[in-house]
Amino acid sequence: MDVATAPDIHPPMEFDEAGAETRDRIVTAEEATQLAELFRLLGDPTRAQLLYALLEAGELCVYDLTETVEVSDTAVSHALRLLRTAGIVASRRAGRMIYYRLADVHVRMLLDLSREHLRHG
Amino acid sequence: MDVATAPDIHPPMEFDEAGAETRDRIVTAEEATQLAELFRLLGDPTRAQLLYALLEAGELCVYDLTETVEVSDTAVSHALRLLRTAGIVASRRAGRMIYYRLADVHVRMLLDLSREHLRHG
DNA sequence: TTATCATTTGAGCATCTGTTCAGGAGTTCG
DNA sequence: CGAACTCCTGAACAGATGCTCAAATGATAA
Repeated sequence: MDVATAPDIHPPMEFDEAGAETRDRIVTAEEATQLAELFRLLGDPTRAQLLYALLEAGELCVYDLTETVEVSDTAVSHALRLLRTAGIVASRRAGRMIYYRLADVHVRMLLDLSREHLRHG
Repeated sequence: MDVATAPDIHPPMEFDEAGAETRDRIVTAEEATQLAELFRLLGDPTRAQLLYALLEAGELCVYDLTETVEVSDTAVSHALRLLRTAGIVASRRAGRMIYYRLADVHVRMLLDLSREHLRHG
């Protein structure tokens, strides 16, 4: 089998001392909504292409990114703003160009793992 | 139609010994679209709550799942159908009840990693 | 059989989303 | 200065999305 042993839990909504590890696994409705927001941002073809281009290249300016997708530069800019506001990508200015990169290692792992799911799942 | 405009990004197409790993990292536009479809399905508060409930409990019937969210049982059923069709969850019938579970270990890892991103990212 | 339970399906609809268009802001250089 | 370049913002609109309602299916029990 695999890593995750099936935890058949039908727990009451109480927290005893022994439930530390279990409690860490519980995701509240609010957390789930925040997680959905993260997934929603990854869940668009344009944005996904931009993110995987960044995963591959490390850092790209907007012009480079517009060449990876088939929408206008304006659409790319809108997409990048959403990703930047959500903390999924980060940017730095260099002259008139602005370079984008994936914000943190979690995002990189997420994209990487998802690609594995697609290819070997 | 044939929208396969090339992934002709910066690096030249040289594949030496170490190039195999590099090649595996390249995600085509079509793959990115498939990945976006996966993320899109996770990117809804109702569906995310259902999935994290399944991650926690292992297996739940529809009635149990309706109690984890604040929408009608009909909405839950619609949500589950999307997830089932996409291969994100699997189901088995037991009497008149139908039990749902996460389809594979990749999905579990994806949900787990995302939760870590939210809490420690 | 009929009744009831558990879940699904289809339709209708208000809301949300991603796009393009038009214009604006910031930067470099002649 | 002004022109060229890179990127961003706001508005408007077609299309997608997720919800509820009404009805239907499949399974158990009386």
